[in-house]
Amino acid sequence: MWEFSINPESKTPKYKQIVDSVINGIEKKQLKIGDKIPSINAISETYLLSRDTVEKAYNHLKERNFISSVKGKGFFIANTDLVSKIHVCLIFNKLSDYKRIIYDAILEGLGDTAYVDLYIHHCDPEIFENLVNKKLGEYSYYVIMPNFPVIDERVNRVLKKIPDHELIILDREIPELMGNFGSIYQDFKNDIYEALESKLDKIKKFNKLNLVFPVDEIYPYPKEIIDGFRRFCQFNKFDFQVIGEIGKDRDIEKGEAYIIINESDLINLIKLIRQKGWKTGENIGIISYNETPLKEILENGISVISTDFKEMGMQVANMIQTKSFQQIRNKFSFIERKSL
Amino acid sequence: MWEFSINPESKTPKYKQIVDSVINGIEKKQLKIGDKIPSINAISETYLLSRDTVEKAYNHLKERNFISSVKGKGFFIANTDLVSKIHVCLIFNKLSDYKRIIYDAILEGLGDTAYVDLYIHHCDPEIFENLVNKKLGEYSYYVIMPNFPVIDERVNRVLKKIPDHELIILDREIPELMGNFGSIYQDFKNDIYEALESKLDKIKKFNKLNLVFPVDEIYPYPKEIIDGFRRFCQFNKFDFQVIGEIGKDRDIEKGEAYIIINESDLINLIKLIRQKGWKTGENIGIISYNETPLKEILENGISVISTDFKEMGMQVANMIQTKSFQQIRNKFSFIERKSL
DNA sequence: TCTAATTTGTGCGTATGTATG
DNA sequence: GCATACATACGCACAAATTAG
Repeated sequence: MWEFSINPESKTPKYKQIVDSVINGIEKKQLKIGDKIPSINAISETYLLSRDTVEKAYNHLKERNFISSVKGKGFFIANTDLVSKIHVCLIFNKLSDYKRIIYDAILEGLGDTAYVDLYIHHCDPEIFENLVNKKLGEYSYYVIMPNFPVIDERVNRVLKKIPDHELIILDREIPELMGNFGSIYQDFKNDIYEALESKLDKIKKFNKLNLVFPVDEIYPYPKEIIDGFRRFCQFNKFDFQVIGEIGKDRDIEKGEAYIIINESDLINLIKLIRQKGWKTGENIGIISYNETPLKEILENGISVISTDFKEMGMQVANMIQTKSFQQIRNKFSFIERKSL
Repeated sequence: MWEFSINPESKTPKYKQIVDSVINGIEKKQLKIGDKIPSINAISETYLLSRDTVEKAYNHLKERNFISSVKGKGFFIANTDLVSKIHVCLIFNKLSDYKRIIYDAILEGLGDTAYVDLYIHHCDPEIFENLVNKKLGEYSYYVIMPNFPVIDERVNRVLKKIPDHELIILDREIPELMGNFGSIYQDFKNDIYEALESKLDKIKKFNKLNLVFPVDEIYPYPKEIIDGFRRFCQFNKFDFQVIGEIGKDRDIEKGEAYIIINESDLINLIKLIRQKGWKTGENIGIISYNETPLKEILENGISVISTDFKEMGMQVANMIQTKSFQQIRNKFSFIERKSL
């Protein structure tokens, strides 16, 4: 039924040949869960290999959960699912509602054909390097959202360790990192510019635009958003301002519009509007950044400029399934509602 | 400065003694990042150990990211953070907004003293068992939210593999699993009963209570919620009903109140209310399950019965830091707003 | 119940290949 | 070219656990 195939002439180490042989047997369903595989002694005798070599191979298989061992009994196939599925290593900078949407979309897109493990680097290059070093080779694909405050030499070096045909970079472009890897990126600067431009007539009803851009040293938002916002305002001759947050005692004035990145700033602004007895969409315009379900019904509808995170996740799944590693710009759109 | 200490008489394997020796050196800050450690040959000669034994030890250290190797140069300390910090293995059933709050709270509570890795078992006992088997021994603490459709013998057996003083079970009680492990649980049945009881006067304004309890075979919600709801209604002689979802063409009637688990059902109900031109809180009562920030301002405030997920995460951090593994019932409360 | 055979887990000595400086 | 040092490989030995008889 199932046999090792060891080629003594091959350049690949023998212990790896054994490992591959077993995995191959599982892939071809010649080995099933619970099956006993030959003892170390048996293999080493019949295939004229050293005991240590076979043991090394079996240890590797055990570490990767393909086989289990019982002292005095033998080695047994522990898991057949693991090999028949694609393994995806997904690395985010942090968890957020939007990350979850991406994660769920990837899972849904890949269905039962894949395992997706999620890791978080917390924008710490140290953690990131350790992570990639440790996981390199264990997965078939690495989907990574870098989003470090600074993409430095170190991060690039780590990313370059991953073969192009296994790497998909999410969210941000990394121009310094050359290669033929996959990429599903947001063009933050042009995204916001184009989205605002598309509803220029609506926005013109307001005489000043405020961008509420949170200052976060550790998990920074892309500064390109500010660039795009500035360019739009200057090109269309809008009075504008970039502010860090909307506090509870902020002075707001009629006829101004706010583009709000953060949910907490959005909540504070709506509270302020209600305090004054004003009406969202008439006295104050609101454009919220990134869609969530509740924004559809909040204040009769909050207008949103948003990346399609579900689309992003589905693109990842699609890229993996078709193995067509391209550079794709992710959808970004203006969802018009009553608030502007 | 730093030396191996190998005891040939000791029962612990020699390769483990070497591993411990290096980790010990890092812990005592005798070994710093980038330091070169003696070559395999050097160790094997001076300490009269086999080359293979030393190599085995160094391989273990490499796998665990403590050292790195450069062919032809030697082995070097790669990381000093890893040993000085607590390692926490956090296993959720799935990702959700609430899980993220717990995760963030644990991280915040532990601060820089710990690494927290997040894994997801998708309510699949197979995945769960593989995960625990693989990670067992790698972490100092295991924080697990079982939430399987059925807690069967298999899951219990896996959980029992984890020493009590390393295990914290979240969210649900597992009566079958005896032991002195930590636990921060919700008492779903009594939680909802007591929360509703506390606002009985408000609820009495409505003549029928509907519990919208989603049917999800894979990621089931705890049925105890229904029990508690039923008990409250029967005890207080309310007309009541349990429904699976609020579709877009559902008939709603004035004077009824809804307890809603899901966000999408909440959105649909609010849309229906607006279609009819009714007023939330007057014609239809709404109690939403689990707090999110936007519920404070949605429809002038949605009343919420909610677990305090942040509290749950902070309890985990606290439990780990104080090493006082108790069984704690997590806070649950009624947040009264305009919608009921 | 005792024993012998089997098998994993650990340990030792040696040898060859290959990358680095 | 040469020494150093990791990576792989071979053969042997013994302890501990399991199984069959």
